Amino acid sequence: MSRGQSYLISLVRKRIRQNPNAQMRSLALESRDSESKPDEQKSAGGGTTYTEMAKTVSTVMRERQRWQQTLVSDFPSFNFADPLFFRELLKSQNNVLFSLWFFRWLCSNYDYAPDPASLSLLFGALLDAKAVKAAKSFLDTTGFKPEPTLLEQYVKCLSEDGLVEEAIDVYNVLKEMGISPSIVTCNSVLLGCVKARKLDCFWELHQKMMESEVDLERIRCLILALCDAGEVSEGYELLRQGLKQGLDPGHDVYGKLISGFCKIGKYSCMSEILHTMIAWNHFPSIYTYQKIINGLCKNKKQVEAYCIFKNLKDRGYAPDRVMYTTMIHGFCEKGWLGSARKLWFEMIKKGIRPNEFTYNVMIHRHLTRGEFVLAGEFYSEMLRNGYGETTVSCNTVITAFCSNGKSDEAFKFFKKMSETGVAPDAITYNALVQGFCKENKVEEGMKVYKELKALGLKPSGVTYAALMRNLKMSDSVATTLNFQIV
DNA sequence: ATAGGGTTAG
Repeated sequence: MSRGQSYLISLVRKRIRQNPNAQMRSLALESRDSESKPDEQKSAGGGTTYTEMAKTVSTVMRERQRWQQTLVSDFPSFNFADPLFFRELLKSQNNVLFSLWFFRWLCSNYDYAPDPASLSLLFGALLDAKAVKAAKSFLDTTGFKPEPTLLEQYVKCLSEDGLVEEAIDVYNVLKEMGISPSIVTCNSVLLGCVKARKLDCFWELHQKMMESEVDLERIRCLILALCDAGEVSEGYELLRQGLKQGLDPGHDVYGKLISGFCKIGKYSCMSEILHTMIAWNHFPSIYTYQKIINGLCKNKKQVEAYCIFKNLKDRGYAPDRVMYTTMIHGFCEKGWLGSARKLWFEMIKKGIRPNEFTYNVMIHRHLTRGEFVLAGEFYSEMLRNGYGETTVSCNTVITAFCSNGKSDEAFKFFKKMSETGVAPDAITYNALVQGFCKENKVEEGMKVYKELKALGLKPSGVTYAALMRNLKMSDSVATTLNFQIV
């Protein structure tokens, strides 16, 4: 036995000890088991072909728990370690994990030096089966160095399986070998980085890959990554460049750019992309339109938003509850309560029931107008219709009380939350502290503030400032409480 | 083929 072989076998054995899963345990036990099985006395004589033998071994492995024992006792003279036989077995077994098991058995029981061809075949079969973890441990235990084509496939599998760091390592190994990985391989790594949100790795790799050809998949992947990184304008530039060459990245990419621009408040770009996607025969979904309408409203362009909303209805789109809520909210924010109410009744007439989101929009609006009674009517109607109180609905009421000098009522409402089992959050506590501070109720404010801290919540800058202002005004309280604030 | 998207402070 050569040095390499014995090293290999000791590696395999070490792995068995370290990683005693059920299969491995049985393998380790079997090899020490001396008891023989008397059945299946058919011997593999000289006439048996490798193909037939491979079929037999496949069956034995499938059907017998102690297949190793059976093989040894039934075919004492057969050379299982012949590379040609292993090739046959791989072909007829059609289950790479079984073949791997057989391979490991060979390694631990025979004077077996796996030939490069068998190693390649087995590794390739593992990759074809997307058995990435098994492929990885195969390389670790055998020390096998696959050829570049297989390594590229390995990179792709690792990326698709989310093992991006490993994928990049192998990619770098290829580069060190002087190989330029194919576009498909490059893109799969880039896409893996995007999906794993590892944008640093993405940019580093992309920079290095610049010299290779840019294709449609690369553009797709770059735009998605740029949007995730908040560099939406760069993504848009790339879209334009691609379109100039006739490369259309597809429906989803436009949607991603639209939400990206919506998030950073660049609404003109958002509309441009909407028109571009229509020009390229991609029909925006109701989801995309909702984003557009929401973006326009956030940009105080309610008139334009409503234009699109009305247009959609004329073209046969049926706005759903979210769409209505978005538009009603837009009108409320402008203070156009009449238009909001009109839409409210229109949606009900169409059989769409307002839900906790829709109700909260109306409740919030009435509260900020100081119309507590009207708000209360909506609130109880919401409860009657089966939408229970939520943290948001309670926060809406509490913040309204607090900013209207009714901190005691806010606090009463807050106390009721724990009775009904609605969890307060940072907004609840921050609003209460600010409400108390506004009315110079320092002690109450501090009490709630302490509870906020005790719960591990974060006081906002505004809350902190309000509290400091209050403490400065009453020096005596400050001396006793100041140290607790920070 | 389906979901996604909408509400609360400052």
